[in-house]
Amino acid sequence: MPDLKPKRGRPATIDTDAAMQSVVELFRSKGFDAVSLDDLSEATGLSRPSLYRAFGNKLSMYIAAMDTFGVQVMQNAVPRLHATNDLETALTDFYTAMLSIYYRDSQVAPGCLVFGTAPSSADEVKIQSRLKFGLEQLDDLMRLRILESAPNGSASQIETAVYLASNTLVAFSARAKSGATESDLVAMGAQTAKSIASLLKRT
Amino acid sequence: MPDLKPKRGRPATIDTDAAMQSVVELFRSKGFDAVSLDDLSEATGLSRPSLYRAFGNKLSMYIAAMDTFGVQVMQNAVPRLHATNDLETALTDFYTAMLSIYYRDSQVAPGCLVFGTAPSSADEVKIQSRLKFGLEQLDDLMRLRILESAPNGSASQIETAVYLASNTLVAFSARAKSGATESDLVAMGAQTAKSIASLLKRT
DNA sequence: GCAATTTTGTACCGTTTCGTACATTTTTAT
DNA sequence: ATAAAAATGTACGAAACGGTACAAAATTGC
Repeated sequence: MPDLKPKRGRPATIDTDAAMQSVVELFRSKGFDAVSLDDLSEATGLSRPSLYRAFGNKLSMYIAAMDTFGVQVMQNAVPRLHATNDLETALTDFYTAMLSIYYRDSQVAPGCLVFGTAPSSADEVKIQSRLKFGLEQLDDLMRLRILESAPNGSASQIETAVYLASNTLVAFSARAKSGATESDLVAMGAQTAKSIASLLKRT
Repeated sequence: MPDLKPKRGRPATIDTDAAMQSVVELFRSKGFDAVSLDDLSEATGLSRPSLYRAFGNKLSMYIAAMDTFGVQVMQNAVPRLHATNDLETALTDFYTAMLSIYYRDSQVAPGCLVFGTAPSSADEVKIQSRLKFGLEQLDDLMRLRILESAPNGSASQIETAVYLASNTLVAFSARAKSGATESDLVAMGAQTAKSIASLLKRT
């Protein structure tokens, strides 16, 4: 909703959405602590005071970046979970989509902002709670999708499958940063998906 | 091998092993970038120049800490993998031992130095290569143990089980930092172990 | 045109950072 | 004793850090 009321004063020339995208990219490739305000200023093209006016201090910029990253995951990868009835295919496609976010067409993966960089800065309570939220959300998404394909599974069976599916994605963020190739992890995701699906078939 | 040749000069009064342990604790709870040399100095009780003489600069301290942490894992947790013939029990005990390292009797988990903090500092090539080494080593250990219990499994079946087992541990480092309780993750490890074992039984 | 209003970057502040030069202390060798 | 050798901490420097005051710029209302 831009320019509802054409106010007085100097018009804004800053593209906050584009700036936030640069913030996300910087934070997820270097983590919270290794990024300086000067780095952010250079990456966004905004002066430091402009960054403050747009996003607040460094911590709130990182928090906002986590939210933005989460929205992108919700838009680009999560729909793959429900694009097909076949659980194996759905999980495989979801992993593949997540990995294309983690790698972003780059040889050197910027990785996952939430699972890759938040753990080492989780001393900060706000960061920890977002990390916790991200994990809970992932578990919920997996549980929802798995229940869809295995409504008659036992509770413990379902829960085990949920953990296997979630933990695989979380581990991908570390593996991507370690230098593994995208295709290696895509293959790993496909094998895992197959294994989880077969685990649920035999009740 | 201490004091092979009683040299000249002032004798050393510094306990480098105890100091390195403090370095490990600091780095794994705050990550590489958020720890300052003053923090390390205060935690170890050594002056900054003493730290330099003993361990080199901040990066080499972190690298050395990764190695020390790896040795501790090898000594305290890995033996559990081969303490029993039953794969499910072995994996469960291994996860439990790893989690007792990750939590170190503390309510707020210091976590895993390698899988928890290295990913966000993996821009540094030395850190990335150690992270890669840690993951390869974990996969190798899992492969070795699983082959022990399922020598006749198909290659792809074995490999899938290896990935499930490794990725679960890697994800634990993020979950521990998110505030999950140790007992929650111990239960999760036991369920995963059971699932992996049953997956291999049905060839 | 002129005042009010909003956006923006320059310039600055105090603190913290990593790293080191150097003097001091404590030992051995003669 | 005295010199050589090794270990250690004080004190310093240059740079980078997060954050902000404030003046300049660009618009609208009158």
